[in-house]
Amino acid sequence: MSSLLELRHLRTLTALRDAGNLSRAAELLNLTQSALSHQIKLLESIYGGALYERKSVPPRFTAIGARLLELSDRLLPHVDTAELDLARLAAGTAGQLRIAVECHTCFDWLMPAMDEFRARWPEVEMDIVSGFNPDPVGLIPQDRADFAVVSRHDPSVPGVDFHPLFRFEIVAILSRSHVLVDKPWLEAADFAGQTLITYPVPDEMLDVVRQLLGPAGMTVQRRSTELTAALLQLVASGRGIAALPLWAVKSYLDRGYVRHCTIGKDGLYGSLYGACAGHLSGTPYMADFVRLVRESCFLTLPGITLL
Amino acid sequence: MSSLLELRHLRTLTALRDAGNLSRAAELLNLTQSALSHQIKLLESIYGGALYERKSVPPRFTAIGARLLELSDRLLPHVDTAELDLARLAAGTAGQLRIAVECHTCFDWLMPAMDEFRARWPEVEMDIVSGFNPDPVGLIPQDRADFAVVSRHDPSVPGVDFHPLFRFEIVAILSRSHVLVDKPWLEAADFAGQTLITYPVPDEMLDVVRQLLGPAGMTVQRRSTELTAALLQLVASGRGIAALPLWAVKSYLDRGYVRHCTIGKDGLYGSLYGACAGHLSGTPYMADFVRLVRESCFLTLPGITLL
DNA sequence: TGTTAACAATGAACTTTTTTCATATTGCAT
DNA sequence: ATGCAATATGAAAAAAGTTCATTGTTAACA
Repeated sequence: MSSLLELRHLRTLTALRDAGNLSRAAELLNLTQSALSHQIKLLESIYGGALYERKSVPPRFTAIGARLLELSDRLLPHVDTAELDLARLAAGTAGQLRIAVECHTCFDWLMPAMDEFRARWPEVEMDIVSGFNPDPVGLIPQDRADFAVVSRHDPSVPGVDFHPLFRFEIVAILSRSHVLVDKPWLEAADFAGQTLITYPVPDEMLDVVRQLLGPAGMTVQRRSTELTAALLQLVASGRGIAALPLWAVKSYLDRGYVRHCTIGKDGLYGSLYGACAGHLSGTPYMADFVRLVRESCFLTLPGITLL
Repeated sequence: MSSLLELRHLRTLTALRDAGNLSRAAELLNLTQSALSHQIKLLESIYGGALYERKSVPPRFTAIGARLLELSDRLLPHVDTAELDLARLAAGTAGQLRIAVECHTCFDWLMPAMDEFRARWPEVEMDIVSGFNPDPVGLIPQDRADFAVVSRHDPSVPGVDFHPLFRFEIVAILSRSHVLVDKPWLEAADFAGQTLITYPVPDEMLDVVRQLLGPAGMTVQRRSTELTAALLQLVASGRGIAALPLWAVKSYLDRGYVRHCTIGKDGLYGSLYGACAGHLSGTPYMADFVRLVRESCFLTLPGITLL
């Protein structure tokens, strides 16, 4: 009899707008595309008209859809702050969050999430564990870090919980005139004789080595530097090939500074996980942090898939 | 994973506050007390504490409950206006609503609902069908009224839909010194020799006659007047007995101006229904009107039960 | 001090809604 | 045309939500 409208529907609408299409919205909400499609169909039957034009990207909303979206924008921020207040009521507002990363590039997307987090949890002390850490997960049991971004999910470490973050493609980066640049994809053999330009991390942390060169029994010469920009400068000037996350180099590719090539017939993919101290894993602020990271990455980084 | 909070929960909380206890809140929402109890239990498990103190009336909310209620107060008005906008988008905003009543007392509670309605649907022309109408339902097929408040549900009239409104107790009103005033309840025989003071409506519209005196084969002398105040003045000065809805005389009873007595061992109950033209029955504005009437009556009139 | 009445809680059965799964359809671009 | 990405759809499964029947609890009252 009375209204069937629920917050769920409003969250779907805003996710649709933010993500750009239903499938991506579903990913953002941890639901299936089908679920959202059914939801929208239901709303459309209630309000007697389409909510948005399916084809257009970004989605164009109809008057009905726009009115619902306007409502969402009014409501959801209040819901969010209320839930934040309630979480703080339940568990207190203080804590610490020392963050360690395996690879510097992560700061690109970590920073915005950290800024957002700082605003939401002003009384949680946030720090970056400085220095070079080949094994950031190891810092957690030593109580030198609370959260680490790592590329492998290793459930064997006791007292550490892993939260899946996202999956992304790793591509080979070549100079514009590189001989390999027009191959449809690169295989292990193509790396023979090339210099691999990387971040300064151990061999076994590199997905190209782990997944492609290692299994093929190959070793290549390596050269490393910390900054992505420096790394690409080396590639552009023909000193070698890099293998980097697509999201880290998208802007350089778009500008035509360097070119890229798929690694392996089906592409090479890496994943990232957030490792956190078991005793913090359930706290509201840690849960909120992980959520913020996933969300901001999904909306910011091109071509990634949430895990 | 993400939030489980839905508008449903917020509506429950505000209904609880408005209605004063869970059972009444359930009535307001057309749900069972059990449903709301389960809902609240769920919220309490999510937020880790009680939402309100069960015993106290009116309910005293805890910090958690109060925060949720604060959220409700922010959100629900927006939801309401959004749904109003959407309803108008779908069906247009104009229409007419000519209201007929069987009994004048109804204006007491009709007025506030009408005021509210006027604010919500400014382009619906609202009128009161004046004059004296022994059969208000009859005006609907004649297209002289769109909505009528009546005491009987008569599904045989074609083209007219009945919306149940509420049920209430009808009590006998006696002067403070009346001989019958200390009886635990009145039976048909007690009315012998008494004058029945009523609104000027035909015998068969009076619930006392229909349900008690008629079946007992009794007829009594009657005297009638339009205004409740005048009617009670007659009772107070010993000219006879009245049989009136408890809600209509509650304030006089509380002031001790007259006294009352249950009619029949289990009390005498009347009901009211909203009759409306079939072609308007499904329109958003008519649905909204019926809802407003039920809601405002429930919150305003003492001792009634929604149907 | 029982008795009753009103309100709330509870567990199980049941209903409805929501979600997924598997697959079809659609529109667009190559 | 063919393939691809996005969306739609129907049926099955899962998850909520609601009711029913009953039990606790409290307070008022004879």
